[in-house]
Amino acid sequence: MSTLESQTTSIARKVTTQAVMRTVLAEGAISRTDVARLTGLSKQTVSEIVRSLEDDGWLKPSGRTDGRLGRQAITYEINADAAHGLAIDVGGTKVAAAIGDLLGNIKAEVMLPTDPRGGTHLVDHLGRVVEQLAAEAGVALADLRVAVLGTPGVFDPETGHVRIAPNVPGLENIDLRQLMGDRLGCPVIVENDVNLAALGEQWRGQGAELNDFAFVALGTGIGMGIIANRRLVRGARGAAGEISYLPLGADPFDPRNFTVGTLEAAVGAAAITRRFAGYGGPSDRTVKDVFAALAEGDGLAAAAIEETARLVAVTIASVGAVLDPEVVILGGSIGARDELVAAIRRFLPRCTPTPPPIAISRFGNRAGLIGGISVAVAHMLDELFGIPLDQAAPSVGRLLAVSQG
Amino acid sequence: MSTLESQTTSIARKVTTQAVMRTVLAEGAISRTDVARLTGLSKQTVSEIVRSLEDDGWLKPSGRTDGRLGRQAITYEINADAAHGLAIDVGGTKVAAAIGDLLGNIKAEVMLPTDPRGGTHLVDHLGRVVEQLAAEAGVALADLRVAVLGTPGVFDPETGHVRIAPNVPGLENIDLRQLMGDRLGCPVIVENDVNLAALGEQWRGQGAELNDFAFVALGTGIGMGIIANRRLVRGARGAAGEISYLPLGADPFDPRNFTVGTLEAAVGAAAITRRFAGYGGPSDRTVKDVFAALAEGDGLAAAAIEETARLVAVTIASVGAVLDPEVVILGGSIGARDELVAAIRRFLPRCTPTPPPIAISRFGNRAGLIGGISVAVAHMLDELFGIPLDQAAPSVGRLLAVSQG
DNA sequence: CAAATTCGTCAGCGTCGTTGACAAATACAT
DNA sequence: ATGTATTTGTCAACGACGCTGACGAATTTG
Repeated sequence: MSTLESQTTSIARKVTTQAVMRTVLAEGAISRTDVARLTGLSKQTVSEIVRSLEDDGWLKPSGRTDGRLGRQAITYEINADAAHGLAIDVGGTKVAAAIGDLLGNIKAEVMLPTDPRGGTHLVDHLGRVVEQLAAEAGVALADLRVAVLGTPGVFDPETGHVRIAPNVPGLENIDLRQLMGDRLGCPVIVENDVNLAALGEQWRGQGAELNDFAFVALGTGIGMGIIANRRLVRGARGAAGEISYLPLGADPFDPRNFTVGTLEAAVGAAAITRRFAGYGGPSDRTVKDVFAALAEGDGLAAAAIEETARLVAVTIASVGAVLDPEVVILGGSIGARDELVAAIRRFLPRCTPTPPPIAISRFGNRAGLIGGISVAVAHMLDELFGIPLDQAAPSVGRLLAVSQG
Repeated sequence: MSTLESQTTSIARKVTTQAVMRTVLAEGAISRTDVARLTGLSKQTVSEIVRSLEDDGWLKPSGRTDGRLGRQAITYEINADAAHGLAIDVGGTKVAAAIGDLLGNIKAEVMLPTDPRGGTHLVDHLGRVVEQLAAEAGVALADLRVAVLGTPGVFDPETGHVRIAPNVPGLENIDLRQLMGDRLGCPVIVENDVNLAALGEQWRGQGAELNDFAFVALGTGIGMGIIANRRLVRGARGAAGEISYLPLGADPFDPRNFTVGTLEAAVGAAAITRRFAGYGGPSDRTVKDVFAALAEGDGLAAAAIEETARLVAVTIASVGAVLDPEVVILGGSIGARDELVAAIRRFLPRCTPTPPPIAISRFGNRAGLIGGISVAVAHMLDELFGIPLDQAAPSVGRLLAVSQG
């Protein structure tokens, strides 16, 4: 049985079954009577539906109620092992992969160096990694229902190609979705890595419960994932949040800034080391070195980092003016550093009357992977039960509550 | 009968009735057989539902099919007169108001000077205007189901007050929604005027069929309405699109720019006349005068306007980098001027590698009013039939098509 | 142990939507 | 003009769904 419905299920049964699933999903272990109360359905109907869902393996008994008066009830919960999904985060230096169940519990996870040859070699490598991961998680490869792939750059759904991914060689010339789909034998969703990180923070991180926030990743480059009205904003061509092209930090009318991105040239990792050297520091230092020097009280390092913080503050002010986010979450190898964040927090109120609160990514370099798992879960729930993840249970409650009056 | 359901309507009947309404809404005049085909329901069921909807006044026969083989069918369509809504656009100098029916057809419309005393005087004035408008439209005031009020500034749903509305006196200190609601006796929705303009363009203007675009209003000040994923983006505090605070055009760290908005001081109407005077032109000219001088080949006027165009181009580049809109629609008394738009179109490709297309508002100074009508229609459809306007008919088609398999 | 309470199932019933048949209406071919 | 194919619209019968009320089972409270 691949999806919820058998052949002769009526639409009414489907709607009520979805309502039951949503309720169990939202409440966790719950008795049938409580499901009936919450959905407005009768005990009888709920019992029938739960029985059928249990027969099909989507629900399972999980225990009994206690502490309440009267007879104990059997509680039911989602059978998380009924489906599994895969997430892969492909970075310039490392790939991370994880397999999660229907509730997003991670069953196995690895992080490895990226195959430097890129392109189809990368696909092969990922294929082997996933096979091993599946074995470790105790899931047959054929049982994976969806794979979510996070990559730098802009994914074009029309061609299946990734555009503008300078850090991963050979990614732009292959139909990544097609190749990975063939290799894994399941649908593949490709998404920008920073967008996935934003979704990860939305799912179980700093953005949980928020309708509107932005995730700014600061590392080799700078990028942003936008959540507005609880949904990811991709823009018309999937390039929303590509703030490396913001006209800040350099003359926007200088055509040299077209290739790198006006802002990226000013706040990226290279900019910090360049600036450090420009102020008179050694020219062979990495960003990590500069931060180490800052910790030891080096004034040049402080100046180099302050300058970046100042520009990031103006960037956040710009984003704040456009989007009015509830919070801006900082992530990435540089963006999540306390010293930088502290400096940004100092600058921000000085360049905008309404500075958005700043938070540090909860998941660090795993945010993209977590976000990938969340997308996989959302895809599975939608496929299996027709439940959009962003349509939380409360709305269902209302829908059905109306039907009683 | 205030809403769709009678007391004993089951949830199944409600769902199918909604599906029928959505189909008629999307298709216009349509026969019952075609509704059955599109929804996947049986002819019999559709006939029953249409009969009941006709009895309740929501649908009406509209003609007969022809040109097809076989017996002619009676077509049905929405009875647009079954409900009416009101839109009011309150500006600093003028107020516009319109009454529209369930399909958004405008039955009566006026534009008048804003009561300069503001505050409760404004409410009184609007009340009288609406009474006259209702009489003109042939709608009893008590039959208005919703009023949509567009105002400058940021509306706070918690308090019912409008914040930061410098152009309309006394608007910030009254509970506008409450007062208008009491006066009109129907629910009142208050929304930023530029957001409404964006919704207007989305409904039947330059943004129709687009998932992601931005509406930039340039006049006394500068503001933006954002549509992303087909939905209006308001932000956490309703201040999304308040781009007057973008750190462009002046030193963002200069605290003087906090009150006016860094950008607004550089591109607003006052900036054009100030710049014109600064370049050596007469200091008592209005924006209209400056544009007139430009038309006569005045170099000073050209320079003043070019400078604004340059800054607006950078602004649009910023917005483009953040949101990746499919198009940026320009509106407002200044923003919609051809000469300015032409200059902006020249500058834009020089400051960003991915310049979004520029369009000129289709509705001009009526955009906010049209948007208000669209919100009123959406509200009525949702209230009466549970149909969110942004959830178009296609998705319903899919839902029901599945139920057949 | 008795009373109160809650859980879970059974039987009966009404509503909803579908199916198949059939009369009515219309276009097209001859 | 006439007959045939096609489409519309309604009727009756039927099955699926969900609700109600009743009742036994299980558990807490006094």
